[in-house]
Amino acid sequence: MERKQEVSKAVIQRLPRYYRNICELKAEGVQRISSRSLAERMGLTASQIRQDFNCFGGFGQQGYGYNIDKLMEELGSILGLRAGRTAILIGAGNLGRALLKNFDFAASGFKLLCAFDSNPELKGKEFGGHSVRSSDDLPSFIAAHKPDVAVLTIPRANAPEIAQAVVSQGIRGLWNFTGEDLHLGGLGVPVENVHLSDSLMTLCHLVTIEE
Amino acid sequence: MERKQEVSKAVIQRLPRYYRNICELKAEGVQRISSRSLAERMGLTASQIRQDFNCFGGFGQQGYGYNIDKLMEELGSILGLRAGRTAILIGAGNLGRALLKNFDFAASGFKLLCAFDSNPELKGKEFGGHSVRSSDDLPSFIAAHKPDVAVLTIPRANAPEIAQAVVSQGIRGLWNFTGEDLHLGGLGVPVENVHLSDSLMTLCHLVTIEE
DNA sequence: GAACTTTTGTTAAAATAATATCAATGACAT
DNA sequence: ATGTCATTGATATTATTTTAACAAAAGTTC
Repeated sequence: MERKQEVSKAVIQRLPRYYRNICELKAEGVQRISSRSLAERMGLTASQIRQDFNCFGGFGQQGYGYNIDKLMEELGSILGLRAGRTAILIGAGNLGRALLKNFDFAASGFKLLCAFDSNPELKGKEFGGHSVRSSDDLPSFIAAHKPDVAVLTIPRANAPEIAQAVVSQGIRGLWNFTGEDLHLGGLGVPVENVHLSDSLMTLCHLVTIEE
Repeated sequence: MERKQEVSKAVIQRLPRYYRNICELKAEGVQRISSRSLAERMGLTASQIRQDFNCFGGFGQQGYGYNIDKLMEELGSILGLRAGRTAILIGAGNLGRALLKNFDFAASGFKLLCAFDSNPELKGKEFGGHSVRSSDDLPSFIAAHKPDVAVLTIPRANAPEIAQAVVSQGIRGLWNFTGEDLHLGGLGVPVENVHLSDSLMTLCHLVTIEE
């Protein structure tokens, strides 16, 4: 739990978007880009981009700009995408299965090992190439394979208890879809609480004030 | 497109979370709450909560706090949840169907009218009580029913074109799951770009720096 | 290779956001 | 009624974030 420099949360939340855009540029065959062009493309200011990148040490070149390959490598490394992290999914209901079938975990730096569910009927089934195991096996699996993070797609009521349990067993991060805001930052366990409804309510508000 | 007061984006993005917590408190039978208790519950400062609420005119009472019912009513009204907005979903693939089957649109202020897909095999099918229509009927449906927003769960490559099309036909907001960042704010059409992967990448980073 | 252009990294300034403070107000108990 | 306590709304302060400015470094052209 060492922290070299305290980078602001605002910057960190922009990193994935930078990474996405750089990946796209690479796919388009672009080899270098200036902060100005990238700013234009992304709807930001060039100044902000340069300052953001410099939080992690300058990887641009004066008079030239940023090399796409290098930038992608650096951003990927900062995000930890190359670290070979592993994940498990807990709760193979509708939402869990939708993620298993559709979501590209690898693109976000994770190998999804398998899923767990308490419903015995799901045991042994596969979704998107990921098998479902019994929740009973969860503690021993975590002990044996030491997955980094758990994806929580269980019912909301169970969220605090199960979160607590898996963290005590060694899980080091939570991607939480339960609707319950979990806060285990005090334990040094980051949580990303996903609330799709927040985004839609925000849209509702924005549509309303545009009228 | 009238804007009475310019409320900062930071405040607006906190509103859904406030609303969620107030709903929970109501469900718990709580009738009033002080900014201090709410701050404690949500992990914010009391000062911030009071200032946020006061952006929309004070609806608290000195020495008493905030009445839960009134607060819920006010926040709901600010978010526009009572306006009876309508939505359509475009693209009934895996992700689209997962939303149709699982997502509670009403809780975010929308009535989902129906879904559209270009695949003729899906025509007439129902998911989560919502029927799928042919994409051919999209323009006439929009003209007839004037839905407020479109949920885009189409393939990424089609996103810009279809977004442009439905907006020109009268759609006033987009909930965009395509992975393509859309920016139609210049036209006064708000867009919420949903990128689940961003959230997971952020988690990857946070887990990495905790090491 | 010298002049000129581009573009970064850095520092400074401006704008925005969060927090602390406190008088004023109303609830509550006696 | 009256005094005490709690709590807001508003203002002031502090912190953070964003933007602007510019010298220094590297590319480019002739």
